[in-house]
Amino acid sequence: MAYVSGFDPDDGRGLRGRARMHTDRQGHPTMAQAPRVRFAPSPTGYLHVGGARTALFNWLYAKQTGGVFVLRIEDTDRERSTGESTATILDGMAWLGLSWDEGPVHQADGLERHRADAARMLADGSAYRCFCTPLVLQAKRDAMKDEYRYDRTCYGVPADESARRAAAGEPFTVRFRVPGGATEWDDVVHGPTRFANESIEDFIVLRTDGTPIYNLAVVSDDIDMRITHVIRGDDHISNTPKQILLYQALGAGVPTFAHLPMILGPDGRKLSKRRNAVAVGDYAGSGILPAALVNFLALLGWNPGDEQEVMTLDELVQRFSLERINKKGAVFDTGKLEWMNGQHLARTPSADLLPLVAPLLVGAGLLTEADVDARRDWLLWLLDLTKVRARTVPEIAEQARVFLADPAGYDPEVAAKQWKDREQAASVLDAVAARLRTVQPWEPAGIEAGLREAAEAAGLGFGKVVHPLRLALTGGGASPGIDQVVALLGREVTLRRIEAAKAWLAAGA
RNA sequence: GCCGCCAUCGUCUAGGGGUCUAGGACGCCGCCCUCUCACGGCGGUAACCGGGGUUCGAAUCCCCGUGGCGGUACCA
Repeated sequence: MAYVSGFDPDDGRGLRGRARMHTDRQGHPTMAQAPRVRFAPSPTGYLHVGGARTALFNWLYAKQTGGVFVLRIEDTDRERSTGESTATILDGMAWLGLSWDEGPVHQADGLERHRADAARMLADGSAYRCFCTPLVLQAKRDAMKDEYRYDRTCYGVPADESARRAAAGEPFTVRFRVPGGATEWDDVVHGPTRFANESIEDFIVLRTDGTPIYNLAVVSDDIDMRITHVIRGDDHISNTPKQILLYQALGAGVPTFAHLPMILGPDGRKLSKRRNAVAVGDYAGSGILPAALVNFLALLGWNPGDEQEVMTLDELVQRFSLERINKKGAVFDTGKLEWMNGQHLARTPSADLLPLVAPLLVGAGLLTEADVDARRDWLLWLLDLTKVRARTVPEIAEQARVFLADPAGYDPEVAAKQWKDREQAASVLDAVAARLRTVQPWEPAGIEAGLREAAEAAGLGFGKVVHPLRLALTGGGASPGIDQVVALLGREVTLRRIEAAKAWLAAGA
C-alpha cells in the first residue's frame, strides 16, 4: 500500500476537505477504484422526472467510467413505503433504459447494521441517548420559537445513569453529538462548501423504536455499499454536513459529492404533482420516447459543451461529465420536450415504432392484429411518411388514420377553397381518375408524372390538381406528398375515394 | 428567524477578465425549398437582477442588497 506522496498518515488533515482518499471501515486507505454510484428513491409514489434525472446522471457516470450503478430502495419509512410504488419505480427505470448493476437492495434490510452503527457511536461517545419525549421537545420548541435548537440536556446525563435508564426500559432516541468546528467538502458541482457545525443541532439518528433516521441509514448504507460518488439533488446540500460528520464518526472515508440543480415547474417553483405532469409514466403514456425524455432530461442542468442537442443514450454516455453540470435550477419545458421527441421520432427506424403505433391503430378499430403482420411492409412505409411530421406517438396514429379509413368528411375550409367551383373540381377529379386508372407501375414517380400530365392536359398548374385531389383522398389540406399518398393508398382505394368525392360534389350538399 | 444554495433572451443554455456590438437551441415572426403539412436552410425577435468595489478593462472576480429555492422533524 503506497501512500500518495505528501500524505502523512498521522496528519488528520489529509482526510479532511476533499476526501478523495477512500478508506474501508477499518480506516485503511484503499486504492482508487472504479466508481460506485447509487440511485436511492423512496418508494412513496412513482418515479418522477427529478428522480429520473438523478438516476440518469448516476447511470451515465457509471457507464462512462466503467463503474457500478446500484439501485437502493429507501424504505425505512414503513408507513409510506409500498411495494407497488417500488414496482412502479423499477418499471420507470426499465422504460428509460437505466439498468442497475446491483440491487435493488432494500434499505430496511440493513436495520441491524444501522443499529450496530448507532451502537458504535454510542459506545465511543460520538452519540448519546436522549430521553426527552416528543412532548418535552415540543415544549422547548414552543418556548424558544425560531431560536430553538436541541439544548443537549441529555448529553449531560452520566453514562452509567444513561445505561441504567435504558436497561430499565425507559424509551430513548440516539442523538449524534455534533462536534465543534466546521464541516466542508469540495462539491463537484458547487465547489468548496462549508457549514459551521454550530448551525447544526445534535440530530437524532435512531428513533425510540430503534429504527434509523434518514441520515444514518443513508450513510450506513453508502459505507456498506462502498459508494464513492454521491450524485443527488441539491435539496440534500444541507444534509451533507451531517452525513459527513457521520462518515467521520464511523471511521469511514467520505465520498465525493455532486449536487444536481432542481427541476422546476413552468412557474419557476419546484415541480409539483398537483400542477404538473411529473411521473415518468405520464410521459410514457402520452407517446414520448424514452430516448427523447432521457435526452431532454440530460440537458436540464448539463450540456456537452458544443451545440449538439439531439443525442442518443450512447452519445450521452460518451459525452457526459460531472464537471459540466451547472448549478441553476431548470424549468421543465414540455414544449421543448415535444420538439425533442419529434427529433427522436424522425430518427427512429419505423420497425421500432411499429410496436408502439400498432396498438393504437388496433385500439381505434382501424386495423386487426392480423393486419399488423400481414401488412407490415405497408405499415412501415406509412410510418416512414408520418413519423417526420409528428411529435408524439399518438400523433403518428392520428395521421395514419386517413390511410386506413376513408375520410369521414371534408374539411369545410379547405373545401371552400379547393372545391370552390364544384363542376370544375369534379372534372379535374375525373381526369385524374382516368389517368390513374392506367398508371403502370403503381409507384410514386410514375404517379406524379401521370398527375402532371393530367394537369397539363387540363391546362392547369400542378397545384390546381394536387389540392383538390388531396382533399378528396384525405378529407383535408395537409398530408405527405401527393405521390406518396396515392401510391400508399393503392389504386383501388384512390379511385374509390375520388368517386366518393365526386358524388359529394354532385350532391351539392 | 437561523443556516445554506442559486441568479445570462419567456424557457434550456454557451461564456473561466479583453476575441461579447453576448453565441446556440425551443417558442414566435418572416423568407427559401415546395403539390399542402412536416423536415431542412436562411433571417429576425429577445438576456448579463440592482448597487458598490477590484482592474487599463468585468457577464466573468469581491462585497452588499434584492429575488427564488432548499434545510431547519423520532420525513425522506
